[in-house]
Order: sequence, then structure tokens, then C-alpha cells
Amino acid sequence: MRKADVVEFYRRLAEANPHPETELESVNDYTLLVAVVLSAQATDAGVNKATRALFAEVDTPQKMVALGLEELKRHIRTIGLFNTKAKNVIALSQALIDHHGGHVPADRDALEKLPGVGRKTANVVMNVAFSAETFAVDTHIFRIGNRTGLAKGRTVLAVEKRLDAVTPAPFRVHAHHWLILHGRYVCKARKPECWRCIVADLCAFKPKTPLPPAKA
DNA sequence: ATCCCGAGGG
DNA sequence: CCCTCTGGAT
Repeated sequence: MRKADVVEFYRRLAEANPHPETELESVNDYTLLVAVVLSAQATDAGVNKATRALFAEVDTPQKMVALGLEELKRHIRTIGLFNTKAKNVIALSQALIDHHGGHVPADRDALEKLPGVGRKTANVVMNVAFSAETFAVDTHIFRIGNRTGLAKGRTVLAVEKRLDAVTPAPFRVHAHHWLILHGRYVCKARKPECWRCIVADLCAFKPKTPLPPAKA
């Protein structure tokens, strides 16, 4: 994608959504971290449904360790991969107590050392909790980057580096959420709704059926 | 490359 | 039935 088109691409997403935010619910940095860990290969709506009751009782790593593995599993049973996630959340909470004074570190390398926290999760926490200019490449952003031509790459890391290289300063902080929300509601994996996409003319992807279904 | 793994939509 | 959802560890 040409530089001028990249700027126009972001400019329109920014105009349509001036203050984008995560749709994951949380009450502090710690619960945000837990919510992001739980959101792997799961919808944020599904995560919110489970964490609403959980975070009302448990909003610190100390309380999570006290809750225990089996009780945590009971809370998040409806989320995919819950067995692994429950173990990671308990271990991660203990690590925060042991090595970070019970607080979420504002450091990407420290975050990545926590159980269940990889580069993508660390980038999300850095962006949301600390307003860092990180590009967390999830399933949506990987798809949009390659589909539109904004940031192509064979791996998520390659797409992340392309985004870092092509995204102008004014858009860097919010780029993550603009792309996520665009992918979730318009540029969907199965049926991208190009007929109502505000950046369709800048996009490399040209659908065979650019018009909406007749009944819709 | 493979495993983990439930809910929601088509 | 199938695919997708803000992945990480081995």
C-alpha cells in the first residue's frame, strides 16, 4: 500500500472512531492482564461473561492465589482452553507476588516471562495499561494486514514489524484497536462486509460480490 | 507442527 | 456439520 493511502486508511478509521478502547472488561491493571490471557482463541464477549463474577470477588493476585485452581476453573469453564489458562493465571499471579510486588510490570520483557504471556499478550497490556505504541498482532490484525496490503507478512512477527514501519506517529497508539475493531465488525474472516467498509477503495482485496445480500 | 478446548455463528 | 475467536508452550 502506498504511503499516502496508509495515511488515508488510518485517517478514516480515526475519524469514524476517535477514542477506540478494548472491549475486554477489567477493573485494574491486574484484571486486565488476566482478561487478556483468558482471551486467547476466545471472543471477548465470552471472556467478559465469565470474568464479571470473577473480578467482583477477585481483583488482586493475592486473592487469585487464595481462590485456588479448582475454584478458578469453575469460574472460567465456559472459555476455551480453560484448563491451561487456569493454571497459567494462578502461576502468573504467584509470579507477580514473588517478583513484582503484586503489581503488573510496565515492561514488555518482564511481562513475557510470566506464564501464559507471550509477545501478543504483552503488547496488548503495554498498549492498554501503559499507552505504549505496541502492535499486538492477533488473528484479526494478521488477516487485515495481509488482506488489505497495509502490512503483509508470513508470520505474526513479520506483520508486527511492518506495522511498526508503516504506521505514522499520530496513529501509533490507537492503531491496534482500530484494526481489531475493524476486523471484528467489518473485515470479518469469513464474510468481509466490503459494501459498508470505509476503506474499501484503498484495499487490495476485491470481493467477487461487492454488494450486500439482497435480503439485507 | 501439535496440543489445548468451549461458545457462537453460518 | 464447519469455522472462528485479541495465543502460548512444547
